[in-house]
Amino acid sequence: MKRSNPEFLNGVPELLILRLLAERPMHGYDLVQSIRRASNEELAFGEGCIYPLLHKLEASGHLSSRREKLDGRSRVVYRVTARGQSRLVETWSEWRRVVQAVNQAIGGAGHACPASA
Amino acid sequence: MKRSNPEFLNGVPELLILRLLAERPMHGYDLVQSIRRASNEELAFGEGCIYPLLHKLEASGHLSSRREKLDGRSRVVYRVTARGQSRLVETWSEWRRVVQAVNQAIGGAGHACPASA
DNA sequence: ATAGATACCTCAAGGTTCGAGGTATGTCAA
DNA sequence: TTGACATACCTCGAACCTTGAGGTATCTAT
Repeated sequence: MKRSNPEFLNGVPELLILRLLAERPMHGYDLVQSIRRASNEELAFGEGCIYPLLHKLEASGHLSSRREKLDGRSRVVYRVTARGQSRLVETWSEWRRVVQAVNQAIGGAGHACPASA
Repeated sequence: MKRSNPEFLNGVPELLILRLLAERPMHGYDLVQSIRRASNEELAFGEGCIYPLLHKLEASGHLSSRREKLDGRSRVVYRVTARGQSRLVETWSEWRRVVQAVNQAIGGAGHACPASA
């Protein structure tokens, strides 16, 4: 049951976009699907989230794009800029910092574990 | 540099509140400080975030509260209800699911690691 | 009475993702 | 040629969350 502004997902699309595009340039539609595949179908972000983010990241100089023709289809392919690489480093570090801190706080609070999902 | 709606923190205050209160009942002010301590000063949420959340969780039946007098001071002490325990299980599971999925997507995308912070 | 510490409260602002609704461009079948 | 379908892209209002600012209340000590 999803809701707007879901738990724990803030900033995740941006991190994943930067990470996956650092691996290889892709167009928007492919990116949506790659995120799903890369997370074993656990994470799925709609186009309504991904495209505005791609535009935003391009406007801020973290991504660059070019319309390319591949297999008879026209696509807008995005690549990470040097600035985007720096942003990836920051974001990835922040992710790890938060995860570590939360797990520390949860684990450090005692020994009880919730039942597995 | 903090900003409203910061990265990766959505839902974290609620998870930590439930977890720490499940460990022992506390008043709001103590909770703010306990979260900071439990995370080795890595996470800090202002009262402006914690109190409205405590009120919201109490309104929804996840927490109960009682004004108590301790050491000459009056405090509102919160406890987790059975309903709140269930919510903790859900939230904790969701946290673990998201962390696992993101790490899978990030790690699975290739072998490059960002420089350590 | 005032200062300081402890304890609690409220709210506007800014930003994010969801989901809905749409457009555009190719291929293929009828 | 037209329509269906798949691929590809776009926009926007709604809902929601945390930040940070500004405040109130209650205690002790001077």
